[in-house]
Formats: sequence, structure tokens, C-alpha cells
Amino acid sequence: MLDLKWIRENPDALDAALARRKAAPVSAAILDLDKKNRATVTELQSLQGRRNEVSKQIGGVKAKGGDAAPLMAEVAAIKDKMAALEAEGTKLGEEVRQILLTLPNVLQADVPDGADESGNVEVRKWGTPKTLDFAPKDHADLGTALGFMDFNQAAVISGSRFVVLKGALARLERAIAQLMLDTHTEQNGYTEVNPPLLVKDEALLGTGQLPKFADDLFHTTAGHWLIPTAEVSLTNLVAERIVEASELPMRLTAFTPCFRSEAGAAGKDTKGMIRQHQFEKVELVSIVTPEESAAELERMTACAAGILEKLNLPYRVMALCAGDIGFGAQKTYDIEVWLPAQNTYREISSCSNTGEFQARRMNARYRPPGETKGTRFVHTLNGSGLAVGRTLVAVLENYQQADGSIVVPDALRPYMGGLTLIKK
RNA sequence: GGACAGAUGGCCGAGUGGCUUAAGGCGCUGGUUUGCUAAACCAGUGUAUUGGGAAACCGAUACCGAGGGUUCGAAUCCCUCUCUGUCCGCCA
Repeated sequence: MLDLKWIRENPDALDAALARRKAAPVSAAILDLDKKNRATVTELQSLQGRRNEVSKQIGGVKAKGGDAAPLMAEVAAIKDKMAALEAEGTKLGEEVRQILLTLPNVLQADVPDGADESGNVEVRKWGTPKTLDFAPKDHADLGTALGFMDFNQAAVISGSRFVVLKGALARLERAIAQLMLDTHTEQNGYTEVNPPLLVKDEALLGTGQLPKFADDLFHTTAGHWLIPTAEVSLTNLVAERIVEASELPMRLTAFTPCFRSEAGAAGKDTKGMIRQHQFEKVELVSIVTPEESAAELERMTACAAGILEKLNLPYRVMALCAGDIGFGAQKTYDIEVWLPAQNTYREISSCSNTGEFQARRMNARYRPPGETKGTRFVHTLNGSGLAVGRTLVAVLENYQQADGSIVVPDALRPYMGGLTLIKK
């Protein structure tokens, strides 16, 4: 959520920021509502002041046994006016809030311009794709042929965009998650968390999925939402809290299933495990001071990329352009891993700095040391470290042999009971 | 799911209709004293909105879990809800 005061002082900057995301200007509409709201509030407050004053006088008059009727008549008249103003003020304030909740974050100045994915800029590249002396198969064909990946029976059980992993591939997925968690907790300073997967409206409002993106989420009959990413649960760990400066930076990681309706993705990535309703992900979340957030984004991206380096999987880091960047982010790096069967790089992680955007929505603050009064909003960052399902895809495709067997990457062997080759 | 008890500032905690401008304590900040530290003492210290001011600042309003209601006036009385604790039931 953006700061209303900032909008008041910088309406043109808001509209310019929206234009970068190809969104229509709204500052005039907000400022108009805000102006009416403030006039209403001012009038209401002066009436409340008068009411309080007269009520006190009534107390005094009655205590002395005098006649308070004229004073009481005045208060009655004030109350009539107040009711109308209060309703008006509530309505206007809510209208302003609803608009604010739907405004995307303001992009950082160094975010490249661009309308869509094609405008993203490569920041760096690591590793060299192996040249295979045979035609690479995609992960779905490999896994199915091995007998450890079953899309057909998954469809019987759950419909499209689900998969059943069995045997060595089920274990491989677990091994990948283990490697990620161990690396982030033992080497990168993150604290492992096992958070709720079902959350309330407020949690999703806080991270920004609601109110705009309800269609992308699953909702239960009891009123809960299934998390589309552990970012929701982890970031809300500081919701409605004032954290001590000594607790920052707070680095959290979680291995969880994620649930997405993929409502707008009909026809996209229909084959294989790339886009599923349910997938596993190791998430990274950092809660930091405003001064630290820019450097933390670089650090987090490096932590995520480090997993691919351990697995010796070629990747590139892309700075997302204005048209491709998510709703709540100020700046985002995507990490894309090399997939031989698609002969291209595909997203496997997305690391974003949201600045105070989420913190403002969830009222997450900290007390800066040395300042006796006042609190400041924390900055929040999130990133995949990494998408486990897609990492499995990358391992299968990059480590495949001509006979369809899969060499287990060195880094995963300790987690696979020493297994070195996955074959039928 | 049932019964009972709770929810007050950063934290603890008092407060049963107007002397509340939310007592007191802890913490924090500044000061005094002082070889240093500590202690003691003094002072200050919530959030949001809004008005005035160039600013330091000054004023107003709201906020005692949330939302309604009663009343001239509500932290305090009433209703609904949420959450927490204890016990019971059910349960992986």
C-alpha cells in the first residue's frame, strides 16, 4: 500500500509510476476523495469537541441541582449532525482505502522500461549448457518412461495440472528440498519455519494477493485460503507487530506446498510439471530496515542462485522490466535455469524487494535504535530458494543420459542414500 | 463442539458512568551526581487523523481485542463477533 501523504505531496509522481506499469492515472480521483474526507473529518471533530465540552457542563450543572435541559437540547442537535458526518466520513475513507489497496508498488528507478517479458534485462549468466550428443527429452517423457512420474493417474485423482511422483523421483524431490533447506539454514543464515498453509483474508491483504488477485487462489468452505506461496505465511510473521531493531535482519525460510488456481494460464505449459495447481517450494523471506533492503535483494538472489551452482545447473539472472514486475514489488530479479529440452532458460526463482509496501498493509514496524519515539515500517523481501518442482525438472533434463537414465548430481547423493543413477 | 475466565500503551498492571488529561511499575531517552561501570535522583517518553505554523512547536479529535447499541456523557453498562487461557468432548 502506498502512503496517502506521499500521494498528496507527489500526485504527478504517482501517475508517472502507474504509467510505467501501463496503468491509468488515479491521483486526481484520490485527491478529490481525500479532500472531501478531510473536510468531513475536520467538521466532525469540531462537533465532537463541542459535545464533550457541553457534556462536561451538564455534569457540573446537575451536580449543583440546576436545570440542564437547554444544554441537553444543544447536544441532541449536535448528535443529529454528527451521525450524518460520521457516515459520510466512513464511506469516503473506505473508498480511499479501497483504491489504495489496488495500487501497485512504485518501481525503483533502476528497473528497466518494457511492456512484457521481452523487455527483461539479463544481469549475469552462470555455467554453460552441456552439449548433448543425442536429442534431449523433456522431463515429462523422461519421468514417465522411468515409471516414476504419472500424470494420467494424477488426472484421475485430481484433474489436470497435478502429478504423482513415485520411487526415486519422489525421493529426489525430497532430496532437493533438503539440500535447499540445509544450505539456507546452515550457510545462509536463514531460520527454518514450518508455517500454516491455510490463512485468513488479512494475511493475503497484507502481502498483496488480495483484494485484486482472488481468482488465482483456492478458497475453502470454512473461509480459509490456501497459500499460493509461503511468502504469505512467513511475511505475516511480523504482521501487526513492532519488532526490536536487534531482531533485524530477520531471515526466514520454509519448505511448503503452494496452491494456485492458474485461472489465467489456460493452454500455457500444459505438459509436464512446469505449471501445477500444487507444487513445492522453499521460500526465502527477509525482514530488514529500509537502509538494508537494496543490498538484501542482491544477497537473497545470490543465496537462491547458490543452489543452482551446487547442482551445477546453468542459469541466468534477469532484471524484470516495468511491464513484467509483480504488483507488490519495487524491483525483482528472476533466476532462470537452463532447460535443454526447451532449449531455453525458464524461471525457477523470483526475488523481490517490496520496500514498505507489504509492511504498511500489515502494519509491521520496528523501533529504530536511538530514537525515543516513533516507529518505522520494516522493509520486506521474498524469493524462491528455489521452486522445488522446477528444480526437479531441471535436474532431470540436464542430467539425462542417452538411455533415459538420470545421473544424480553430487550435491544430492548424500540425500539419496548414496544413489548415483536413477534408472528403470 | 460445550462450560468457565480473560483481552487496557513497547511490556506488566490499576481502573464498576463525569476528579481519567488511563494510576503505578518496567523498559527506553536526556540530565544531575560520579575514577569507569553500576546505583541513586530529576525530567521526558503511545498511535492515528486533523487544524495552525517556514520550522521547532502549539491545538483538536479518535483509539482500552473488533463491530454495533444504551446515555447529555462509556475503558466502565448491553448485544454480536474474534482471539487467548483452563477444563470437558471429539480427533491424526
